[in-house]
Amino acid sequence: MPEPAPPPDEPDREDLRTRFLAAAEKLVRQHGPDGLSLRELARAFGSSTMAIYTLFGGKPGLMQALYAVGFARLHAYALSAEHRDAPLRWMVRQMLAYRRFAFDHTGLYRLMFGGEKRFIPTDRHSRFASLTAPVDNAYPAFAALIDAVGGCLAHHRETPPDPAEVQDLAFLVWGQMHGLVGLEIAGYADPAGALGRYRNAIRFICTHCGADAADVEAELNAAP
Amino acid sequence: MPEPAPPPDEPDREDLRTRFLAAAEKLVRQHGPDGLSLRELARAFGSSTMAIYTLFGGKPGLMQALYAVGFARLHAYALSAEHRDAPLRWMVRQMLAYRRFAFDHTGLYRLMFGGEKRFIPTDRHSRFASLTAPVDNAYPAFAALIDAVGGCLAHHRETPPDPAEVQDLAFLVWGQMHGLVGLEIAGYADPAGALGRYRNAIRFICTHCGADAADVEAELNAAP
DNA sequence: GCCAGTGCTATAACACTGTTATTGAGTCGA
DNA sequence: TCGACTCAATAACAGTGTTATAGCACTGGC
Repeated sequence: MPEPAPPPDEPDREDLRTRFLAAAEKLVRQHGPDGLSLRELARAFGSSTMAIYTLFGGKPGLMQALYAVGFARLHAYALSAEHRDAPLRWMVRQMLAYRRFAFDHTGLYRLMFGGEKRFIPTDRHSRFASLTAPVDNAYPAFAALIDAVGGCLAHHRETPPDPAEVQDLAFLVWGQMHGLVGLEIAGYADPAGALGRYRNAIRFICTHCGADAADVEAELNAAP
Repeated sequence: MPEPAPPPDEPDREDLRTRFLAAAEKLVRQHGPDGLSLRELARAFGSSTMAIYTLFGGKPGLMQALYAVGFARLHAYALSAEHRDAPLRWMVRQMLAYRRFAFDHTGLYRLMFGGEKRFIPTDRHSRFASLTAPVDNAYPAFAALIDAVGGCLAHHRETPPDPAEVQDLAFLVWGQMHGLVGLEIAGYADPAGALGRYRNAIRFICTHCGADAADVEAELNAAP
């Protein structure tokens, strides 16, 4: 088969994808993940809906692409908190960054964690025990969390921690962060005290990892 | 104005509402909270969509009613775990019941905590500090959590705990439960180890409340 | 220069959705 | 019995995702 098709990944085509995704992200930010309309997106972009079909294959494809954009954003937040030389600082700032991401990009956050399974890519293959594939290659944001938790745990112990224990604890930390943030986004938390309770959770978890309470307090006060 | 309207809350009318809600709950269970269609509901019920409009005022009204049904269900789960004479058992079983509810009624759970604000009734008036009104009168499920956490905390201390501290801790517990369950529902958790990690979180939190680790283990083993 | 071939987009149509105006059947009280 | 009223069924409207059709632009070979 001579494959007469021209290269489908020309640079302008990829550029079109990113520009469509940027416009879609803005609409998701405005109207929520369920309020995104292909027709409105095409209208805002000045084209027809067919362009979305050729670029993404349909609305699920667009949503999956937005999903990947969201995790890339979350990964950037995690990277901005990286302090491999100061594990406690690393962990505190990463937990704070997680909450910041959720409220900077609430639409994406709800899309990523709303539980609409059809948006999650299905080709998963993970070498982690407690976390499924989004951690592995596609979305390295959660690997950063594992590294931070593992570093914090190793720093306050004599023997290196068991990787399985690190993964389970990291998942617990993730669950605590996601739970508080999710309840707040859903409207169940008093907005006034929400940040304070989140900082309480950071104190709670970091001391459980072996950190000194005064050190955690200092890191919380020093965090931007 | 003589108000010639007949009493709008006849018993058969209320019965119709509950039967509609049961059918809607079944559809939400099958197709998720976003997959509920008024036309499909009316078809399954053997009537027209107009009945839904006269009974609930529209789709948001139907969703709000389903929302209330969900919290009533959650409250029933919490009540089934009540052990006011054994606070640790109470807390352990309530946390387990929360997870059980989420997976027995995943559709309702996603509706309740998916973050679609228009489904949450807006007339809130709460006397709680950290939790907004769903706790107060409309949805007593979270008051049960506060009672359990407060009872567990009081049982392992000499001085009665500060109500504000109890509320904040209960919100932390809620956040931990919701986070783990939410991540699992969204598909991020390895299903095999999910229950084990949830039980780990119960150990984690109960010992933080002052309970003995061996007692927590015994309660976990004794729980149904 | 022309011509097939190919990829992409706009247009129009289809099957849905929630919502509403209209109409007709039924019921209750005077 | 008759008017008033409630309520549900029908049909229509605006919106959605998706698909078939057709036309445009652009390439490669002659």
